[in-house]
Amino acid sequence: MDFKLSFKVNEAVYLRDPEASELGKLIIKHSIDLIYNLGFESFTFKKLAVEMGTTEASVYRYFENKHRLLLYIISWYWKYMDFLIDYQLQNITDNKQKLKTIIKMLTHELPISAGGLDYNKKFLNQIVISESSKVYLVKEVTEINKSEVFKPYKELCAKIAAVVSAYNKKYAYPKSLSSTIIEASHHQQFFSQHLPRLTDVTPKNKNEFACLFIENLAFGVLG
Amino acid sequence: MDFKLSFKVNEAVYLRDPEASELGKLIIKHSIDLIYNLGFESFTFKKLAVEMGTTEASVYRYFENKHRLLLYIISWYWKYMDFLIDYQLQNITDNKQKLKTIIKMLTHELPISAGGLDYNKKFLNQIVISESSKVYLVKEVTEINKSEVFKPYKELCAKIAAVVSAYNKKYAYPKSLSSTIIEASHHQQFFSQHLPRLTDVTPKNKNEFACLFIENLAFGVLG
DNA sequence: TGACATTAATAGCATTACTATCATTTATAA
DNA sequence: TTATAAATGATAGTAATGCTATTAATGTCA
Repeated sequence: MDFKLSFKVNEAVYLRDPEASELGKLIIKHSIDLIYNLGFESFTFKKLAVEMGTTEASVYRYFENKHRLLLYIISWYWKYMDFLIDYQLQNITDNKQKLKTIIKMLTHELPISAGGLDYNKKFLNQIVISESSKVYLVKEVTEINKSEVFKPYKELCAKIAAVVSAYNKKYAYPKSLSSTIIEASHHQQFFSQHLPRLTDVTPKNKNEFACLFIENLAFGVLG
Repeated sequence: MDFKLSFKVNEAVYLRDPEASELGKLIIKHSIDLIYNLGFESFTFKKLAVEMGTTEASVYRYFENKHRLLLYIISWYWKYMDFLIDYQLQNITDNKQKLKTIIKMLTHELPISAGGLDYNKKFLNQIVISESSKVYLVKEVTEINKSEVFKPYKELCAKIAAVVSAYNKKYAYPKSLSSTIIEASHHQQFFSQHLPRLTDVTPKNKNEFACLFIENLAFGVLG
């Protein structure tokens, strides 16, 4: 992969497009580092500004609040994952293999060098695991949803659902299975890292565990 | 059921036991109402105090912060669910029927009148669906976990896992399946309410949807 | 060069998340 | 009953957070 990647995130997410300026790109880059290090609850625009050597007010020109910033990062990830899935499925015809590939991608770190992105992939991955559900688990979800900002997630879900349906035409819950696969991928990774008693992880299969479980789950249901 | 129910929540969760005083019980009751109405992010001890006609300082005497209060409510729910499962499984011998009963309980509102509890069951249920994952999806999870406050969740998970294993002795991931069933029950209820495109819900099966999907998932995997 | 738009810097304010102090009420036990 | 401790209430205060407004500086292209 040797080209410039960029994803148009829904304009409703930001006040000023962070991809369109140096400062904007720095905000995203440093946010990923800082949210990873502090956790989303302790992350503030003030701390971000100090870290970057800029001011709070500058950050507020790009994002209404930190929730929107997180939504931007997660949207970006969803779009990126969507792209990667297309890319990786290109030469695969077998639907079982397609689904396996998707599950592998959802349960492993992002490929290191993809399209000259200098976001920290490891951090981004952990943020997705620990923080992504916080973008929709809010009181205002219905209001936020009206501006279509969750579209990338829905599209990703629909894409996986299409593979699920192609693999098993009779299966009645392709979309719910897909959203469950995505969410369970995150949860099982989080649990196996921090609350292993909620899983069947062993010291030996720590890195592969989520992938193994989700594969078993998906093909158990789909036959 | 005609008796007084009360669950000992781990002492590390609170500063003063809210079950042990009138004010304490009022704090929990009003918190459930207020968290439901405002969402956890907008909920503050100040607002709670005003609502109850007491002071912020009084609330702080019971809980270190609002995260601990949420953890108390969710722990209480886990313990209650654990109790209800025992109660409901009493006369069931068939493991398939046991698992069905558990899934039904996880995907439906709590029974209305149980043991003279005057917490709003509908609100408590919605809080569990929307807010419960926020108790562990925090940077300090490892630190918090040391004081065993997640034990009720782990015990609930282990209890379900035992039924799973009894139903299918060869199944390799009983605990992960159980935590997935719990989490997916919440997610699918949330999604079918607020982001239906992530599910296969129909206007007709709105109330039964999560139950149907999870049942299909569980028995699909377990045979 | 000058008009105009973008970005930065400063300041400020209301709310949040606590902590401390002291007076008052209520339960308890000598 | 009285003393004594424990729980609550009232008031205040501090530092951090979340956000807005205003002005200053910088670039840009007609």
